Amino acid sequence: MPRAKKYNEEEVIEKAMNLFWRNGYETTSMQMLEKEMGINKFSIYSSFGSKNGVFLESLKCYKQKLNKLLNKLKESENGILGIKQYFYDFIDFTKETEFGKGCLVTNTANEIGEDADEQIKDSLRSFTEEVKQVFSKILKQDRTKDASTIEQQADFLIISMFGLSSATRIFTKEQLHNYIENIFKNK
Amino acid sequence: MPRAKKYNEEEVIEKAMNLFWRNGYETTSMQMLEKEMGINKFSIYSSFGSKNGVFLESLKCYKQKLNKLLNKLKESENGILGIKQYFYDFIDFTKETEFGKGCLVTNTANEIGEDADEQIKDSLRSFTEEVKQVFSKILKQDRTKDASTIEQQADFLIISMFGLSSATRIFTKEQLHNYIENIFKNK
DNA sequence: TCTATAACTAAACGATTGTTTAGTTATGAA
DNA sequence: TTCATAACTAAACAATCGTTTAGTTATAGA
Repeated sequence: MPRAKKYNEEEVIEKAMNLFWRNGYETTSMQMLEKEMGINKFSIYSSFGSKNGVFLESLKCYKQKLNKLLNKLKESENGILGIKQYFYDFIDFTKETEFGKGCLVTNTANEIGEDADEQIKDSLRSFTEEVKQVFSKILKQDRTKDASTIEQQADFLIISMFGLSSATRIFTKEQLHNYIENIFKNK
Repeated sequence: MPRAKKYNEEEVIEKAMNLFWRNGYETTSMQMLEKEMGINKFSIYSSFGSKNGVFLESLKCYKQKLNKLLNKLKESENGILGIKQYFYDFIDFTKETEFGKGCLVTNTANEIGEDADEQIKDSLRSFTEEVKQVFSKILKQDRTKDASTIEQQADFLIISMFGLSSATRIFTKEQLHNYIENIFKNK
């Protein structure tokens, strides 16, 4: 039997994810990944196959992190106020410094063109759909709403999240908080 | 005196702008620009200095196009309903096909990292500020609102525009219209 | 202790990146 | 008609891109 890997794949992917998160897909080079992940190119390729492979795993890693916020929301019984809290949690999650990194999924959706890699596009679509399902489930706690109202409100919340993600990059926390308060006014 | 240019700088920049709009800054290469603009690399460099130069001019070109919608809004006397119409106009402007290109300014803001080119970041910031000023001016048509309310509502509308821009990429026109109706509910 | 195996290092791969340069061609003023 | 000038073509630039390969090292099982 040969020697064991010196690195942990989950650990190095988290580092890669942070790099993609800060700089986007195209700007992030294999050279930067090598440095940030702390392993040789060969190791990267033997573990993840390609730059695209590293990115797809990074997206998974990002989703896992965001799932912590989503799970908290899923367990919430505060209806729409739980979603409001999710918006606040999202700001803390994406805006550690003055320059917010936004949501990696939203960033990527905005960066790529129509003829980008299909696996990446699928990954973005499926995650957007997942979040929408969570929102829908919470909204259904209010039994007075019909299906089409739920659908519309879930879409509204998803698109508001897109806006919030972009806004973290240039707006202050106070402005972001005001935005949330406006979204959930009278709620 | 030497010979005159065979191409018109405004015309070729519009073509470049469309390429950046579809594919983003990093994905768009000089080779692609050469082909799309229909002129030699030398001509591109003698006219615009660098890829960054081409992009900065493309941003100006994009702003001019968007200004047509903004000018219509500026002349509007319908208050917030004029802004609502601007949102609808924006959808027609950015979503010609099923895959919406979004707003070039928003796309770029989401693509670039913190240490991106300062001129580009300035250009994005200034345009965002310009649009916000137009929104503020319209909102001031309602004399009952105080300054801080105006400020908050203008921020709200800008961030909603960010969301709309991202949403054009994956949502249907019907969904986008529903979003707008939700934004301007009871208005 | 020996050995098969895979993780490792480091160099190089061809292709493409943005940019520049040398040489040619066209043209408006003299 | 001549000629200085700059727009043009096309090739090459160094650097970097994502990826691969050859050679070395470490190690678990025999």
